[in-house]
Parts: sequence; C-alpha cells; structure tokens
Amino acid sequence: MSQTKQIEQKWQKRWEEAKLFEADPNPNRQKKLVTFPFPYMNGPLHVGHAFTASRVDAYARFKRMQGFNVLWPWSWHWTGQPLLGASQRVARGDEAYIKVLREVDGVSAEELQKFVDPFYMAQYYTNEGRLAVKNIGFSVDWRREFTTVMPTFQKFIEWQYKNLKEKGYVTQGTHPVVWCPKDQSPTGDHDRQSGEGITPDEYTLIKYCLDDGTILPAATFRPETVYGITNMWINPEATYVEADVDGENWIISQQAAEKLKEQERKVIVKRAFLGRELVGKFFTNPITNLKFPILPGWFVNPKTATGIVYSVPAHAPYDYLALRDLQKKPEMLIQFGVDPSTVLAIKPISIIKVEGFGAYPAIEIVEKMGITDQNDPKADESTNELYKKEFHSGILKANCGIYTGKSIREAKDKLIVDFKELGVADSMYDLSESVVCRCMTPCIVKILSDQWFLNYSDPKWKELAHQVIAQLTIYPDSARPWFNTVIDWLREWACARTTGFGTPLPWGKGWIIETLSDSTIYMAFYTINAQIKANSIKPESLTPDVLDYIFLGKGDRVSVAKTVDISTDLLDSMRNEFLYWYPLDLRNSAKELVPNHLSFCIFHHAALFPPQHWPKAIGVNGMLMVEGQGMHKSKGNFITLKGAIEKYGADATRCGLLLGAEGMDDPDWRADNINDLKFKFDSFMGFAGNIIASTKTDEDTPLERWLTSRLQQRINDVTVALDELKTRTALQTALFETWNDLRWYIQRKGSAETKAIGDAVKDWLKLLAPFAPFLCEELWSQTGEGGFISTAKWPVYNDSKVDVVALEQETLITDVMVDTNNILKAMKIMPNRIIYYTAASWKWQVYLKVVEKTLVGEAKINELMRTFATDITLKPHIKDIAPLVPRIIKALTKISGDRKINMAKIGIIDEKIILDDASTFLKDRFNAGITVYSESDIQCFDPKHRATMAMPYQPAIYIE
RNA sequence: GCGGAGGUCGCCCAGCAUGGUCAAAGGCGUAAGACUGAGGCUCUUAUCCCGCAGGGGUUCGUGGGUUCAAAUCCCACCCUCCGCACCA
Repeated sequence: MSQTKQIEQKWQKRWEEAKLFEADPNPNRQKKLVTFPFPYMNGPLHVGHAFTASRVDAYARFKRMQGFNVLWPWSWHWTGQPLLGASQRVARGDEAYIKVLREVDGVSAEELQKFVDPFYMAQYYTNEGRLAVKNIGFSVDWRREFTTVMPTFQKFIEWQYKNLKEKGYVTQGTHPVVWCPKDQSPTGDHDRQSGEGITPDEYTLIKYCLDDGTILPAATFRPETVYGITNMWINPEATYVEADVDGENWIISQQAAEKLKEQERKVIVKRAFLGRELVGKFFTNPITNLKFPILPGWFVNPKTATGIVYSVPAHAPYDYLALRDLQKKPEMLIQFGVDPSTVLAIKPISIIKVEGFGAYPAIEIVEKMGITDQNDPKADESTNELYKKEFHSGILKANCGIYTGKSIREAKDKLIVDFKELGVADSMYDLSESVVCRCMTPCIVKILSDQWFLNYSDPKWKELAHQVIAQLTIYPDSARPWFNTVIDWLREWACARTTGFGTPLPWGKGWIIETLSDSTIYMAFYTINAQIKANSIKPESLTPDVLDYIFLGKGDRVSVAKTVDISTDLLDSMRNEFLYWYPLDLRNSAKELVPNHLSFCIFHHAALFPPQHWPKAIGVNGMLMVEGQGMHKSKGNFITLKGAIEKYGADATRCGLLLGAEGMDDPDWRADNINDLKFKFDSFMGFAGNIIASTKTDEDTPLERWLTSRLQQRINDVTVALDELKTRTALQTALFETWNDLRWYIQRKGSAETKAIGDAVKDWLKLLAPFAPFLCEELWSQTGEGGFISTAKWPVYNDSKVDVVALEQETLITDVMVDTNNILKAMKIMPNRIIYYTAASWKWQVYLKVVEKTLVGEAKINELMRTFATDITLKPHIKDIAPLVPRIIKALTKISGDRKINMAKIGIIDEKIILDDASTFLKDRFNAGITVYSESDIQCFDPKHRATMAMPYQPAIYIE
C-alpha cells in the first residue's frame, strides 16, 4: 500500500472514531448548513460529482475551522425512471450496456447478475458511492443519510405535496408529450433512438368550410395569414378521410385522424379517399366569408399535422411556387377538372408590411434566390428566412380586420385566442421531425389528461420566488440574471408520472411524484433524520400534523404528540433541531441545474417556508470536462471517483479538480496535470515535513518579518476567496503562492531552521487543510500541536503582524535582481563582479518629497524645484536635482498607490545595509563578487561613473 | 430561435465592476544549470520580439469609437460552450 493511501485510511478512521463531522445543535455556536444535491444512483460517482462536492467540502472545512458548527449531510436519489430502465437493460442482456457496467463501473460478473433487481442495483451503487465519498475525505455527517425510497422520507414528500396542494400550487390539466405507443409512456430525450430535442409543436387549425358544412381544418403556424388566402392545397395522391371529430365533420389526412385520437379527440372515421377528389371544389374562409378554390399541391405532406394547407402566395414562398407551377401547366389543371382561368386569375394578396421588402415578399425572395420550383431545396431556406423576418418586423396591413397596424409579434397570440372563441379555429400538436423510441417504435404526440402540475406559471408564486432570489447570495453573482430569467420562464411542470421509483402522489392513484419534484426542500429533512433514525420513529408517525409542527410550528405540541407514537420531548427536540439548522446556508451545484433543480428549490422554499427559512446562498459551478471533452461513458472518457482516488490519491484528486476552474467556467480534468499534482504533493510532504522536523532557532531579522508579513497577506487572500466560494483562487494562493514564499525565505536565509518558518508552515497547513485534508492532518500530527487540523483554529489575518518596512526591503532586493538580470541579458556576458551604488541622502529627501506630492495630487516640476531651492541642505545639489525630478516622477508612475503610501510612511531606508546583508545571497545567484557602495562615498570604485545614476529604491549598477 | 456564459502571451487560466501600478499573476509545458550512480524526482533560472547597461517595440477574438491613456469603457461584427421541460 502506498504511503498516501495509508495516510488516507488512517485519518479517515480517526475522524470517524472521533465523530468529528457529526454535528448537533448547539445554541452557543453559530451554524452552517451546507449541501450538495444528492446524486442519482444509476451509476457510480464520478469526478464531476467530486468537483462540485469538493467545493462544498472545502467550504465546510473552512467554516468548521473558523469555529462554525458545520453540518454537511449527504443522501442518495433513487427516484425516477432510469434506474428501472438500466436494470431492464441488464435483464434484457443488452451487451453494449453490460460491457460499460463491467469495464467502466467495474461491476463484477457476480454482482451484475443481481442487477436485474433495480433496488439491488441502486443499493450497490449507493454502497460504492458512500465508500468513495468517505475515501475522498468529505466531512459528512452520515447519521442523516437516506435514500429517496425510504418510507420516512416519503412521508416527508407526502407532507410537502399535501401542503403545496392546499396552497393551490398543484393543478391538474392536460399536457402534450412525445409518446411511445408501445411503451405506453412519455419518451424523453434519453429514451430516444433519434429525434433528440424535438418537442411537440402546436399548430393552429383554421376551419375552412365546404358548401355542405364539412370542415377543412388547415394547419398553420401563421394564422394571421388567413387574410391573405387565395386557395387551398391538397395532395392529390395522399389518402384523406372524412371523419366525425368531436361531433363535427372534418376532412383530414389519414395519418392526422390517427394522431388526433391520441390528442383527447373523439374521432370516428367514416370513409377514406384520395386527395384528388377534393381538387377543384370551392370553400369558404370563415373570417372573410369569401370563396376560394382547392388546388393540387404535391408538396403537401399528409404526415404533417392535418395534411391540409392553405395558400398565401404573397408571403409564403412554397405557395407562390406551387401556384406559379400550376399557372404554367394548364393541361395539368384540366386533368383535375379545374378551369385554368380560375388559377390564372389568382393574384397574391399582400397583408404584411416587412422591412426591406415590397408588397409581395415571397415573390421577391423566390426571384432573388433564383428558386426554380416547389422541389428546389432552396425553397425551404427562403421560407425560413422570410418567416423570421415577417415575425420580427412585420406589420399587418389595412386588410386585416381589427388586427390592422399591429405587429405580427403582438397580434399572433391574441388572434389565436379570438379565432378559437369564434369557433373558427382549433389546434393540434405534431412533431417537426420523426422521433423514434429506444424500442424502435416511432413516437407520436399524446395529450395526457388528468396530469398533475406544479403551477410555476402562477404570477404570485413567481413573485415570491423572485423575493427569495433577491435575498440570496449567489456565487458567482453573475448567475443572478439567469435565475431571474428562469423564474420568469418556467411554466407548468408535470410533477407526476406513472412509472419509475418514487413517492406516490398522496391523492392521485397511480401517480408517482417525479424525480425533480421530490428533491426541492429535502435539505430540511436532513435536520431531523438523525433523530428519526436514532429513535426508530416509524413512518406512520410522521403524519402531516407532526411534520407541520416540526417544520412550520403549527399546532399544539401536546396534542400533536398524542396522536402518534412520539414523545413531546422528542417532538420538540426535532422542532428545535430544524430551527437550529435552517435556513440552508449554502447549496452548491453544477450550472446545468440552474434551470430546473435549483430554481425548483427556490420556488418550493418560497411556497412552503417563511422568509427566515429561505436559503441564504447558492453556489453554481461549471461542468467538468475530461481532456477538453464532455465526460460520457460512451466516449470512453468516464472517470469514476473511486478510480481517480486509487490512481492519484484523494488530496491530489480534490485539488486537481478545484484548480481546474471557479465561477461558472468549466474545469478540465487533464490526467497529466493530476498526475503532476500527485508528485507535487509527494514533495510537499517532504518539504513541509523537513521543516517541521528541523530544530528551531528564534531569530528576528527583517527576513523573518518579511515571511510573517507575506503569510498574513496569504491568510487574508485565502480567507476572502473562500468566503466567496472562489475555491480555485483560494487553493492556488494556499498551495502555490504560499509555497513560493517559503521557498524564497529559505533561499534568502540559507536555512529552514527558524521558528518563523516553523510557525509559517503551521499556518500554511491550516490554509491547505480544507483542500488537502489527509496530508495536512498527517503533517499536523508531526508538529506536536495536538488535535485534528480539521478542527484547528483558522488563522486570522492580523494587520499588526504586517511589517511594511520588511516587505519594501525585500522588494528592493527583487527589483535589484530584475535590473541586474536585465543588464546581463542585454550584455550577454558572465559577470565577474557586480557593484551597487545606493542613492545619497539628499536624493532621498527629493524622492520622498515627490512621493508625497504625487500622493496628494499632481506633482508639478517647477513647484517642486521652488521648494527644493529654498532648502539649505539641498541647495548645493540643485543642479543635479533638476534632471532628477522628472526621472523620479516617471519612475513613480510605475509604482502602485499602496506602495507609494508605504514609501511615504517608511521614509528613508538604509539600502546599503540591506544590500550588504543580501550580498552572500546575491553572490550565489549571480555567481559573481558583490560590492555595495553608497553614492556619497568618495572612495568608491566607479570606473564608468555609474554612481550618480543611483536613485532611491533603484541603486546604480556596474557590472564587470 | 430564445436564454445564459465565454473568447487573454504554446496549453489551462488570473486580470476586466473602480481605465494608468499590465509584456499582463499562478499552474502546466519547454530550455539551461544544480543535485544524483542514474533520473521521467527535486531545486534554481529563463521562456512575445529587439537591445553590448536597467531601454525600446508589438500584443489580450475582429473592426470602429471615447480618452492624455484601454486587456479593462462604448458600438458593431465573428466564433465557442451550456440549458430549453416531464428528463436526471
């Protein structure tokens, strides 16, 4: 077993023995309740889960070290269809799928056989998952764990839905879905062989009439064009039927009749015939009462909607093309018994004014694109283009009745409602492309009746949800507009289905609460589940009254307790525990859950809880990529959490993930990077371990003060970043930047055996502990500090420990080194001897005066010169000051405001002493002799007269 | 189409809300040197271009604009990723 693995197991065991992460209410301590959406258990946990959850864990550990009573619970989502589907695929012997389970998930042959039981499968992955979560070191309170099929949890969901229904947020109605006739169930994207992303389109049917009253329901997405109709198109070769539809006599394509039967229509087919039978007849437009002919149109697809299309040649390229084709072929019309003069007499009717087009946009676009006939593929393109233009910028002309002057955008919806009210319009659903179920059956649109909805359309509910968002902290805040738009955009959500695992709807027989709808406020259940389990509370005791009392404080405790097998004390204890932990302090998830789960969570909290129990903060992060690609089992780039921990170790896995990205950016898992990090941690162990093990001398030179000051800055940076859930920034600072500081100190000092660096390492370990808890725990135990680092006190930034003089002095050294290097690079030489000349004291006087001036406003040269001229000490140098001042001003433009303030505060520093102190270090660095003179030293060796170049904070340099 | 997020020096990415401190942090990669029996470990240095003295030039998707000054502000355009419903 590797050393890393031993360390991981050792500390995992000790944490568990110490019950370190079990959190109970404590009125004397401030609390944090942090959560991660429970993962769905149809497969193993992967590094994507780990990324999001690592952010939660880092935050939880950070807050715990800051002294908060932190509760991080974890559970497992079993609700839904896929678990069942997966199990069925195993039962069916689906080889491709079984191969994935064996090779990617690592399921043994023996276990696999048992997967025919979906419960077994879910339990298997749950067990595997729990182990992985423990192995990665998440600081979870396991006493609160559950799965969503547990009866006690289901009582909670029943309570939730009972309350929602009572508040009027649950409604019943009809709903169109893509449906597999064989499976007798809705066919979601994941269940489809082809046709991903296709949703039911609603067509408006305009009820045109034949003379005998028979209705020709022509389908359209543009009912406003009814004012521009010139004729009807019927495919002469397609089969149509005459049918009784909800008591009316309709003519529709044969396929349409079948479809309508699934859409809540009573359809009795009376006879079937070929479309040509209708050609030549006339019909009435119910809006205008004008008569028009029916003409043959081969482009009409009987599979689309009703198979009946009306013609608007002024605005529809297909209609114009088909008409033009007919007008060119009178002999064809005669075959159908149509008088060619009728067709020749048809003139397009212009009804829409569009930017960039004349009266007849369809004709213009056809001519512009050179489209030859209705079979030209460009006809489609032109249709899309024109429809888009007309929808966005079209205005209805004077011949459009009461809609005249309105834009298409505003008229369309109103017109549909009006026409339906008048009884001249109807609607039906159809699919824009074919959708095929995984079972290879072509899908249709079915209207489900008696469907239960969560009415997210309710304006009052939306308003409450907006209020929740308004008081939320969102990490990063750039996700806020997204939440608000989602709240506005969500509409009725079908919250129950008939298949899969889940909680039965308390009032609806045969309905099961759907998976996204049973996971909205369950964080509240965590607060009491430890007590439920510890006291073996029976599900039947968790009545609505009991839960009302616990979560809402409703009712009288004594009488509520009396109704069930729960003592008053226990009831109160649960109520108190809920009140202690709620509200939720952080919920963090990947951004894909913003439009559904997270927004639902907001809606449901708004509906069920008072404002003081609304969530406080939501974190959103990117989706994990693997080597630049989305992670999929089918792509062969699926990385299980278990596998990652085994290969790289828990700490490297956590940190590799967290270093990938923050905010809403997508992190990229690169095996090379993680592997490198693994080695980095090995050397981290050595580096920090050596310092801890070495003897300590108590020294206090500027270098120690520098180190202490730097560490204070790092402490501040990490703390601020973590408070904003900027885990990447925090970890980068904690790991790399701090490490660089320590390295610099050791190089400058030439040893690592001081108390200062020993103390620094302890703080360093604390800064890293939220990210790499195992290694930090191990190293912490070597420091002799005692206790767990997981609960050690987080370092607090202390301004008084920051020594700006020490910081400036060290900056002087690095600046001098940069300058020296720059010269060496330009010279392309190896130096024998380097001589530094520090600025004379009168230059400091001038310099500091200029600094002072630039801090309060603009430094004016003549003004400064006047001041200097009156100063007796400076007078002898006045000739040299004249050229110096502009140089100083220029140099200061490159220096930050903070540093200038420090410079002014510090005053003169003795550069000679500082450089002399560093000369051994500089000698090693440049492999050359180092000599330091003061400019004012007349004895100094200065063959090239460089000394006069010296400026404060920028000594002159001469290199031999 | 609608909505959201982005395009930075070989790669991953900071910076952009408050314009100057930005040739632009950090990590990776690459190169040289040190250490070593050896090293794919580790440490140091370098890493846009030019420069025999600490300097100069050209960069932050593209094209304009504002300004003494723009990676940062404004406008237009191009490109990439994500979500779009009964499904986790």
